[in-house]
Amino acid sequence: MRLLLAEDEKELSNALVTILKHNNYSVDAVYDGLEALDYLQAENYDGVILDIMMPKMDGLTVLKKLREKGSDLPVLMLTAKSEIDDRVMGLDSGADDYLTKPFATKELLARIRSMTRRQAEVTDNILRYGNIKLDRSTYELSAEGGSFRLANKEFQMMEMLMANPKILISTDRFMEKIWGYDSEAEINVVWVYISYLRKKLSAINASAIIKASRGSGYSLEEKP
Amino acid sequence: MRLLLAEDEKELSNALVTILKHNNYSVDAVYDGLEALDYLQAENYDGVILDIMMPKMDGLTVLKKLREKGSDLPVLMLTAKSEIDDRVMGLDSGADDYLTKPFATKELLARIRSMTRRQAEVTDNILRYGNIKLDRSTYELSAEGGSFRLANKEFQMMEMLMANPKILISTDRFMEKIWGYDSEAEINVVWVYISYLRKKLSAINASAIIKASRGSGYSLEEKP
DNA sequence: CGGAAACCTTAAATCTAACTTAAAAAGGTT
DNA sequence: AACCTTTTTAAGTTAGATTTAAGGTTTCCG
Repeated sequence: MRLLLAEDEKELSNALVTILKHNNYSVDAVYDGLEALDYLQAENYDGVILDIMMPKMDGLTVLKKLREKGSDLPVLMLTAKSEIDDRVMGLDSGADDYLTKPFATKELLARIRSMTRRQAEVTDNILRYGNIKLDRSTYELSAEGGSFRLANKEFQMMEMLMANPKILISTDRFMEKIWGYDSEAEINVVWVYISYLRKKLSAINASAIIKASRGSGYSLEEKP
Repeated sequence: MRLLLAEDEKELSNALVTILKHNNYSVDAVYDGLEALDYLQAENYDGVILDIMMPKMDGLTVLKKLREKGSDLPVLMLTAKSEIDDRVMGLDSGADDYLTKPFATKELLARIRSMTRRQAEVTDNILRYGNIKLDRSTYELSAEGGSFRLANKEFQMMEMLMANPKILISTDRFMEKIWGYDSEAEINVVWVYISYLRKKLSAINASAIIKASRGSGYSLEEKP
């Protein structure tokens, strides 16, 4: 699940990123409204957390512009003041939910879950390609020959591959989406996980393989 | 059974929370209408007790907004004045029941039971999975090898697992559903209860196990 | 052909969520 | 007040996930 966090208070932002990553979200953090809009345009997220008070462009304007473009991305607004005006404006302007600072971590997580639940239900919960299935709710990868419960990182990589079959995904893109922009991890880990996944795919007799394209990345393909 | 209590008189609120918790409800208390709406957004409750007279937003408005969102959550209204007008307004606006202050504890409990009965009836009173049974009225967990009368928290955890067999339930979700948002308890308690339940399951020779999926949660599964 | 870059594989090291137990604390009962 | 049950805390342990490291293999290009 990919989230964008737009919050200008660096300290809070960092704390939130840590918490969210801990809970298996892939998070990109931005620090002003314009940046937020930028990121929202280019990338595809499953939800956004928008602070209302931000430099360059406030959260409400970002939200308005986002909705004007016809996006129905779930949006959770954060507001420092518990003023009615802010709240009502937030809801009227198309936010799905709001939360007033300060808030408990638990509550934030609950809100995010509830906000993205609808989406999770809509987007098919089981990815298929050839004879393999990947269950997004149980992390189960299965085919004729059996099944495996994938670990977290394994699952995220497999999900990216299966959501975009036959599409090339570069090592950098894996790193960026799963480990995050500022990760210290060696590029090597991607290779390691590709190796693990291949082993599992062949163990369950999958009709698909992960093909490497030297210099450009990996893609999920029909077995030749 | 999770309830939200919205009542601005602190003393009354505290008393009610105590009573309700005594009667095995998980209760979150809020002290004004906006907060109530806030908490209700997460859709996590089995019923709400709403005082009509509250700061920031009165109970009737909260109710109206709740119904506008399409929620059919059972609502019990509290009103200080025994005026018919208030009552009628309450029922018209979609409340399931009302109670005028002051009221007897017994009556409150009866009303809550009746309010949530429909919900309780729909759900079967005995949960089954494999060779194990969980009786919702006696808290009895049984299988070939014997039976245990579960304690409250144990029961609630087991109930969540058995109501959603094979589905992953995260530690946070347990906390949220059973302990409530603002609980101070360590995440550790969940592990402790999982451990207790496992011990009991194996003692009665259950055909099911509680499987942990590191980083994502627990699920009830067929014993391999 | 030779060598360098890219990729692969495995095993070992590390890290941390999950487990277990015991005991304290809280609450209720006799 | 002694006793019992339930809930929570605390602390030491285990095991699975992740990362590192190191030695292979393949592909490309001069």
